[in-house]
Amino acid sequence: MAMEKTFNANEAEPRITKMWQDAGAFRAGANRSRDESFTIMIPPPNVTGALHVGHAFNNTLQDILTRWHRMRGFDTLWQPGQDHAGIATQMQVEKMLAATEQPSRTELGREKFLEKVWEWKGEYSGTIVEQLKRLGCSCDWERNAFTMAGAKGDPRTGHENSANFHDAVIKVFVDMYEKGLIYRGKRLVNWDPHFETAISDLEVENLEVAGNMWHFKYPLAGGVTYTYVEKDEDGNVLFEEERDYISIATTRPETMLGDGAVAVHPDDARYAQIVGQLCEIPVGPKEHRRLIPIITDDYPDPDFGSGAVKITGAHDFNDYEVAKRGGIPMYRLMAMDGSMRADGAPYAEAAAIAMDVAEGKRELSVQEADALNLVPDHLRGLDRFEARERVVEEITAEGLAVMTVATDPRLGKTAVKTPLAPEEGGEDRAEAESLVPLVEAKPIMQPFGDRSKVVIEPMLTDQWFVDAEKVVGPALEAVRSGEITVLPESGEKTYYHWLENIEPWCISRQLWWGHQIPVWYLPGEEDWLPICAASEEEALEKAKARFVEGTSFRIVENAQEAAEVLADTLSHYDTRDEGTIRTFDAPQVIPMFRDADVLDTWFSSGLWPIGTLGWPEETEEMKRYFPTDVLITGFDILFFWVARMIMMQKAVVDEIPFHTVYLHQLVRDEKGKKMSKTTGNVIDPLEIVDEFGADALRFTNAQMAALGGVLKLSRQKITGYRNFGTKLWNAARFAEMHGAVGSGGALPEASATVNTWIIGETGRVRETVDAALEAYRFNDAANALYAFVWGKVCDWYVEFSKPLLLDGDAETKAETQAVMAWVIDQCVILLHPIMPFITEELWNTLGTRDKLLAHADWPTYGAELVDGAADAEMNWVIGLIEEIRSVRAQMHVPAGLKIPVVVRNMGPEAKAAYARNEALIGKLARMDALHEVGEFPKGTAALSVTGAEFGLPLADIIDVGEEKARLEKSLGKLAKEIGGLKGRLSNPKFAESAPEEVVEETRANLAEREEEEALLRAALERLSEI
RNA sequence: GGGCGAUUAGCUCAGUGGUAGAGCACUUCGUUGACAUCGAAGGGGUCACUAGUUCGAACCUAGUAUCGCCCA
Repeated sequence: MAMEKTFNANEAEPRITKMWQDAGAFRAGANRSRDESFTIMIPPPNVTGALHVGHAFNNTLQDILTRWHRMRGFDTLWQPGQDHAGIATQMQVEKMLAATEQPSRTELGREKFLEKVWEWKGEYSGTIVEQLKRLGCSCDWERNAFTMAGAKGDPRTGHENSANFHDAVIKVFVDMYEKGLIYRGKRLVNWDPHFETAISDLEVENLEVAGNMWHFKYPLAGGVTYTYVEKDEDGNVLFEEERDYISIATTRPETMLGDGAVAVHPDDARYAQIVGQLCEIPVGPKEHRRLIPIITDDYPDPDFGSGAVKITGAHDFNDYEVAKRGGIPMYRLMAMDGSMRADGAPYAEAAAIAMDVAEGKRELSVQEADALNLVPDHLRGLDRFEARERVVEEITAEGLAVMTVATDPRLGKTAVKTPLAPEEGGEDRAEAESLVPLVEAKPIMQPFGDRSKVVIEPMLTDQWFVDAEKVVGPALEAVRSGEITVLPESGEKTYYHWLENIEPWCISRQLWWGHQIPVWYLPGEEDWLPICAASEEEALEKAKARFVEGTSFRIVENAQEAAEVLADTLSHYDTRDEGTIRTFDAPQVIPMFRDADVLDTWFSSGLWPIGTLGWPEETEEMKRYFPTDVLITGFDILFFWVARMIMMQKAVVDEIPFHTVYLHQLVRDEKGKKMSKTTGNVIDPLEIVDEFGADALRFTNAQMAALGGVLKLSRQKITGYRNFGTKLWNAARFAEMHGAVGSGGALPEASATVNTWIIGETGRVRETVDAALEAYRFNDAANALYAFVWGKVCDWYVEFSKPLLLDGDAETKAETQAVMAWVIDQCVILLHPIMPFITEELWNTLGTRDKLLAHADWPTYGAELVDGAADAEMNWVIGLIEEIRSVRAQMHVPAGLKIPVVVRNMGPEAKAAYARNEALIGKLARMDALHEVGEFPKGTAALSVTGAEFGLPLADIIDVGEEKARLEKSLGKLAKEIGGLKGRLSNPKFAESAPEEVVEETRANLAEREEEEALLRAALERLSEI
């Protein structure tokens, strides 16, 4: 039965997928024939995710490597799985609850809500798995893992065989806690006021927005004045005035309420005389105005603004560092939802305490400072942006805004246009210029939550941290020593840069969906006492050890309940001596409650390599597949995931998680723009698969995967590679039509030059492809195969084979059938890792096979198959055909017309080569006969071919002018080349210092060019005779 | 401001010191026995600029310009 004209991807892909699946073709170790293992861990997509072009790209590369190794007989595992994606999933489920009019998260409570999340996970986590299968990904799907597998309530849908990831995560937390690598502390974090949780830097988008910079006067305490002097570089005084204030600029005036100091650069001469004095925050009730010290720090840039910076340690990352260095108290102003705090003592009381601190009369612990609410009573409870407006109004009303002329260009749009001067035709201005507050209109960078879209607030909160500095060393060393290679190399530099400046890693999140932190709290001497343990039972054991025998414990929900229980217990104490506890008469009931927070998703995905393989159990998989081999992922998560995986694997099992990291860029649209829904330039990979087939998308992905390259995806490119698949399909179809099928895989014997030649070309391309894949140059592998299949096999070999298959003797025909069958098989095998579907289909269409193509043996032959003589001969034949075609086209010989060719001075080699390939040349060049002549007839167009003088006798149709032009153009090009070659050879230093083979090559080249030149020159002379 | 990178044909990009390449687009021709999702032929480049190193530079070095990305 004749094959269809094209490959029907829509019909075949699901069928082939099923065939692979039924055969268990992708199971770990399938087709294993050697000891070495090859392991790739999929970067786990979010469980909420749907396949986008980035996944498609990333997973194509992983699949290419996986299939390539599997075909080579490695013990191969591509481990799939999904990430539980704390905040994203919680948000999705909350949305779903709202949309279906179910009770909200808070109404449900933690336990019920988590049930809903598990249900939701069961329903939707399969989406991305199915989508990856459509791409052809050869993961061991039976091992599909999940980063929350084994956690409380896990019904095990969609990750039935996953290792117990939860236990692994908890064990690591406990171990790291016990080693002192994890601690709890109050630090500044990115706070999302919408979700009311800390979020990672990765989840913050910094966007430039139109903003304002306000300038305010902070009056010096006690009416002190100083001479403010500005000088230029040479020390000339530019400006001088007497001031009783220091000028401060801010983009967030509401944070002034929490200022702890004003800082200036130690070298800033303008303020040197007032350093150490106090100044007043110009906001809040006049009678309780707070004073803060003027300090020095390297952070303020003397050239920026006034050079003086207000320090609000609890609400700005830079200020936080300054405050820590200078021992400046950090006053938190906002509640967790981003509103101004409404808790605590009245403002007057709080401000009085803060005053004492500023005057050095007392010190506050971090907790005490945090407890202080310095928001004036009338601003409490306001939204932060509303509070900003009020603060600005109040300061301005009091006359403490820095003023400027209304025409100041810094005011932006609100600036009044400068009127034209009278001499330029403007009207005379009688009135004095009015002054307005200086509010600069300028673009500012503002942090937004990538999911909530609200402005992120740096917030001082209690969080858990990994002491990254303590675990970073081995991770740096692993890359420095070359144990881990990062591709492209520039990634290594970025890696060092980040790790060398590493910050503590905040791993707690105020969410419900995630691994709950395994820490329980007991009443302690000053604060709650943390007990870290793998389970409640263990925590109780540990707790018991701290109390007298017979103490009973009660697990409660939270700190508040615990406090109540404690109060109740205390009421039973027998107290004497003014309430001091002296003896315990009654048995104690000690409350204990678990930390409500969950771990950052990156903490668990940091354990992905070992967690999926069953660690901490000593599993067979750990032994066989760990450390893994390659990690392929986006550049953007180098720090958030890659670096942390290296740190954690080193910290936990003291091994590298993989030896190679392949980083790639973001996949963009054809113009290089980021794809986004708002721009409307999103390409849906599944639509592409529907329209062009998975293979076309995959080939495009491979083809654009230049190391470090920008990834620009366009439908046009995909169309081109879909066409490539069709081309391969039709070459196979041709082979099938002519009985060139049924290769058993053995290298066929060949005597015809064409056959010898194509076998050699196949050997070459196999070496090229392997070398390319070895070096992760997917684009080189794809391009080499494209050039081979289309440019060599289809363009030449199939054409050459036609006369042999159709008109050749039986022996030649049989040989050609065998060689062609083999060559097409090789194309299909070599292309399989990139284009698995069409090749698997061809493999099964063209013959009856022992194994799936997915398990076919990857060839090991190489350039030793190249026969130098055959190679030279075929190149000569191709050159001759191209010359004849070129001259024909340029001389406007009708395409269908067969014409004679004349030749003189034919050397023996050319003679033999011509004789052996006469049929092919005649057919492909559309010539009817070759005539050996003594002299070319008039009007013969010369060909530049070595070994003989060929010509096309075109007296009747030749256009002398055109032919002259053609020859002259060729001669011009030749002259340039010859000039260059001669120049080099005549330079004695060239012969001295260049390698011999280069000199030799240059000589040979020159000789050839000169031969051509002579031919064309002679032809030109003949032409002028006409 | 700091770090990393880019600049090669109309477009998108390969190209690690030895004759400047590919795909697409463009022009002309083609119902040639697998393929029009095709075939044949052709045009098109001061390899951003300047200076160096070298027998020889798109490639190495320094600087300049422009454009990206990341971090502040």
